[in-house]
Amino acid sequence: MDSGKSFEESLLQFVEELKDESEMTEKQRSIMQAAIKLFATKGFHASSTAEIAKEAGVAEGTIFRHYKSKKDILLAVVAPVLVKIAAPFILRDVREIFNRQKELSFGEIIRELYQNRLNLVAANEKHVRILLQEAFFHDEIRETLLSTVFQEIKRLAAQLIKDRTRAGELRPLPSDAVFRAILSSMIGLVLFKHVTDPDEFAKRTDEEQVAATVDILLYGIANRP
Amino acid sequence: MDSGKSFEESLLQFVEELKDESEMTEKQRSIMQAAIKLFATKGFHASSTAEIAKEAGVAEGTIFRHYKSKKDILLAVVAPVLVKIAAPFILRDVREIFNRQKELSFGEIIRELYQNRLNLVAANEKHVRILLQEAFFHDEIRETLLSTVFQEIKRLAAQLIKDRTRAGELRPLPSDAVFRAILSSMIGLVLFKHVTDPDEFAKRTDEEQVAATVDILLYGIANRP
DNA sequence: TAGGAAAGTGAGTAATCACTCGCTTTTTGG
DNA sequence: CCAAAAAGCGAGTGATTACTCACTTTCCTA
Repeated sequence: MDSGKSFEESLLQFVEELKDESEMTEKQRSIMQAAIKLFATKGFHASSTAEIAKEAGVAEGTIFRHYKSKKDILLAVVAPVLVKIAAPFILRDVREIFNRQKELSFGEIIRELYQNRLNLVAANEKHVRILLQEAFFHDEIRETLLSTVFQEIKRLAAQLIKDRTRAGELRPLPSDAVFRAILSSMIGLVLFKHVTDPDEFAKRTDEEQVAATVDILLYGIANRP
Repeated sequence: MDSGKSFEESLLQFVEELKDESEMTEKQRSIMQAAIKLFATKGFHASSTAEIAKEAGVAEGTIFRHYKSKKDILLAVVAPVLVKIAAPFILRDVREIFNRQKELSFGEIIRELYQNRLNLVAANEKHVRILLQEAFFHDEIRETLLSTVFQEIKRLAAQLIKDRTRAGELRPLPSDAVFRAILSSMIGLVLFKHVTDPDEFAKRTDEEQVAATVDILLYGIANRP
């Protein structure tokens, strides 16, 4: 590894060099599709290049015509999600929602945020799956994810929490605990919908689930004494 | 696979047959240790039996003297966590805490629960890591985890929520959303402490973080209008 | 439409994989 | 104290791995 550049820098460069989908060959697109399918279901290490080739209906050599190694395939799948979707796209919506502070109440902001995140995950389920799976093992991916996306969201949220607390809309509470509560509820929504309890979750619409969650986040589950 | 028995049943039998640590050979113990270390850092598929043998200071043949396949090593690591720790141990504490209903307020119950969970994860960090990683890929493990631990916790919580709502201690809310809120906050605590933001989290003690989290769960983050 | 570049192929390669087996060493119980 | 059983060993197995390369086909453009 060249220690001159950080993973983030080389990732950014890597994405720059990535062709976008329009100028891909048909074969190349089917390689990507096959890789996404296999990585999402079996994981990176358990998927062989032979399998990917077969699933894509392509000779194994063709894969290495476009990607110089197997890890390069993973990066080609993960990097755009990380840099193009996760970072700007995710953050763009979040920024937009947060910036409409003046028009919206805190509850409305959070409601929009949650709904938006649920939609985003639903639309990119496999990519999210791969990203999280590989973040478990690959320190580089995990740290990039944390240092870009998480830190930025945290910064944005901190500002919002500070403003709204000062305005008397929020209770005076440790701001890290408030941030954690907001994020936990969001993670809980995604987790219950997609992993732990999809059937139970689907008994009511996403909008209803979001509304109930925001209500609890704002006012808690207890009756006041 | 023999379709006569469910994975849970064979898992139970498997654990029955497992020697406990006291009657393991020294070599066998170091194989387990090496496997836990490697699986936790690199994942199951990325760790080779040659590596495990080397890390354990043991011939490769010795591994297969004790475990008939590589997957058997994983099960020997995961199964006791799943059946001995996750199921009875986890649930024992949860039951105990929940059953002291008469003495404790709802807030106290949740506070004890969260503290207990934080301690449990801290004490079994690597095992939890492996369990979650492999639950991603192996349907069997994920479904066992969900159908035993999750469903039982859900059942216990549903009863508690019902009682306390009827007693007027909790607001009348959809009980699945309340359950999700309780679990989300717990997951958030563990996640922030161990994965996303350990430095920030450690600025205050576990007890203080738990207290703030329970306060927010009960009364929300908003000022009442 | 000629010709060079890019895309695609699949047999071949060295390395590594999980696992076996014949062997030696250690432990155990009568 | 001895014999059988258990534990330990490491070279060796065929299968599979990621990857290469000489070759053919397709595409682009001058």
